[in-house]
Amino acid sequence: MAYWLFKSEPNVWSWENQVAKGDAGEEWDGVRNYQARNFMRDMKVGDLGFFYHSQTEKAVVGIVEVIAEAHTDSTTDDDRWDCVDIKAVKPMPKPVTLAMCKDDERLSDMALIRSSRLSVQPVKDTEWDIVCKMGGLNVK
DNA sequence: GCCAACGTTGGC
DNA sequence: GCCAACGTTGGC
Repeated sequence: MAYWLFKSEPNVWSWENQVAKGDAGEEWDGVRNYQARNFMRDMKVGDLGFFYHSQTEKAVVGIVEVIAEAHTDSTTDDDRWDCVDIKAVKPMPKPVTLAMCKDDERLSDMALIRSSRLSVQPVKDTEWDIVCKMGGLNVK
């Protein structure tokens, strides 16, 4: 199983919006970047991801799960763009901010820090565990 | 609101 | 196929 990170501007699509969709989940649409799309094509049902609020909050605020593999993005006619469906799993007891990640040397290689503009990113197992712990979640 | 980083587009 | 111009993103 792989781990990912989904970035969203909270005033466009927030964690609260995602939670409101419940187990039915929602398309992660609107991605118009090849790298991000390719990562989504690699995703499998059951993969987990961080839900990250950019701009105002700059923090990981929750955990999501992939519930449908890549399919055509319904918001465009352009067949280059695929997206997956995700659902909210649980909120972070404590949001993990970008500043906290930057302060932790073990996370210096994270895509979140290295390529801040990428909206869908892979997360390493070790990074996943560290961020979960910082957020007050017990993993494994 | 600014600006750096970076991806995309289009002319050649 | 290169590269300049341009647009967008996101941190500050």
